[in-house]
Amino acid sequence: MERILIKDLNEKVGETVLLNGWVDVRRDHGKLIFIDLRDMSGKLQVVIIPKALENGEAIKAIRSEWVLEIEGEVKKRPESMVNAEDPQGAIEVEAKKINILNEANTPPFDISADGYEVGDDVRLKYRYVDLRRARLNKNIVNRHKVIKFIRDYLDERGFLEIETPILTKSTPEGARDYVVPSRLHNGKFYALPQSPQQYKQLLMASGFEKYFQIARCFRDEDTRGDRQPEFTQLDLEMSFVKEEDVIALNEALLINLIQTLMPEKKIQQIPFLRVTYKEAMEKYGTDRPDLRENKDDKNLLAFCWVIDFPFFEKTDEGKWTFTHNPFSAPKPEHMEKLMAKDDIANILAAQYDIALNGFEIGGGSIRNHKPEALKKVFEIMGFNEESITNNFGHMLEAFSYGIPPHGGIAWGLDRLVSILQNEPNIREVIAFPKTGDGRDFMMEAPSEISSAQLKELGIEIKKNSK
RNA sequence: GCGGGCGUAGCGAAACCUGGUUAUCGCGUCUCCCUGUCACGGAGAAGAUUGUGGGUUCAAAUCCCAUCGCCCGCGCCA
Repeated sequence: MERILIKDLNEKVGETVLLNGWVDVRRDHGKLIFIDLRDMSGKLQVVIIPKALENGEAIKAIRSEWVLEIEGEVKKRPESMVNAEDPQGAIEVEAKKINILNEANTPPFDISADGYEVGDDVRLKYRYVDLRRARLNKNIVNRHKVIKFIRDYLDERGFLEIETPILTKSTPEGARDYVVPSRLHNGKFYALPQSPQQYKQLLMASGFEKYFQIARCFRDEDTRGDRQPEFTQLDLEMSFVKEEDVIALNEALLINLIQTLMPEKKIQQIPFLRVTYKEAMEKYGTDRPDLRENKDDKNLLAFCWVIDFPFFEKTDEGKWTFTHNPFSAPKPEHMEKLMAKDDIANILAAQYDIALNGFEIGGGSIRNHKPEALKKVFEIMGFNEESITNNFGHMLEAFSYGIPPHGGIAWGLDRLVSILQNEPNIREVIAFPKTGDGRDFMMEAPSEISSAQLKELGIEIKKNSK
């Protein structure tokens, strides 16, 4: 007999079926035992009369989270026993044969609740159990749906998903890199990408024109409720486009995604409001304003584009640095200022961020595709000829072989999904997140490696050097 | 690096300010009873070095010092 999922049982009344799943709850009435069986599709009440089954004694021992195979008859419940709150509450399965596939220890915490009440350290140590709770299961399922929708939507519009390397090169500026020592080249290190920024621009040079990737990114900085050491971006880049084209595509994608997958959500304003950085700071005091008219409404989504960011700002040391991305283009009307390195503080970038309910969920720009103009950016930041060549020579060279004008965006996918799921922390929408200090309690990472591994890598550990 | 909060059974909490008999409660666990429950119910039981170390005191979960751990925020995050 072939296994059937619980969600498909409503049409099987009267038939004998084979179920697989976990014991969600057990209600033992002595000669009669009820088990709520849980599988990936739902829950169902199974009625067991131990005396009537071959292995009746063993069945009495069944507890929460045991894994079972049950053969039984699907029955319509008598009127008085229908549970109106349960989607499968009008039916039940009467067990004819039960095969205990695996026993289980008592779970370390109650998985029938939301989980907010349990300490994060315990939850993360037993993440595989934690993920069984309905809330997290729903988050992970909906995350999948969001990603699938994005993939299908972009595919239909001619985008290609292209993978870019995880082992890449450390870059100056920006966040701290996670580094990986090289065995074949002792003393040298790869860096994990902070974003696929450079690769996606090089793909534009390669003529792919429309690229996207569900891309894992790594930044070795302290975490927050909306920040993890590794996180996922929707990374996207297009050739021969202007600011308006990228904004329009992304806005349409977001609206379609929400209207299709989450019809209960209300988007406060379509088209999304656009404000300049200057307006945003003056009016709201932040570049990611929360514009919701009713902040208690869990289903209200207020998107907002923030545009016209200053290109440069002064660091504490008084040097110029970029506010968002060195590869951004200035607004077309400010290109002259950049080339002349004139009035630097007032050069605006063709940069656009998108905020949702007070969180930055994405940012992008039209890129600077003229090598001589890109060079000016690095000059303003105080890079000398040599360090420009060392750090960005490959980009400048690539740009000299015919790169089209291009621009793109990157969404913080974990953040977007956590807001859509009304979750206070992006951990809740990531299957295996890290702790507040970047550790994995379950795998016990990071961990020391063997002296043999270190020797091969040519690395010596200095003890107590914090 | 800085600031704030927290640490008491498997899980969640109370008692701490104002030291005092056997550290309380809920969930879970174990044993027994129960053929219509759905967070089943009933009877009983076990389970705690009060994060760790030290100090004050006749007496410390409680006061003091140190230390470790977790969470949130700031810095940081092209």
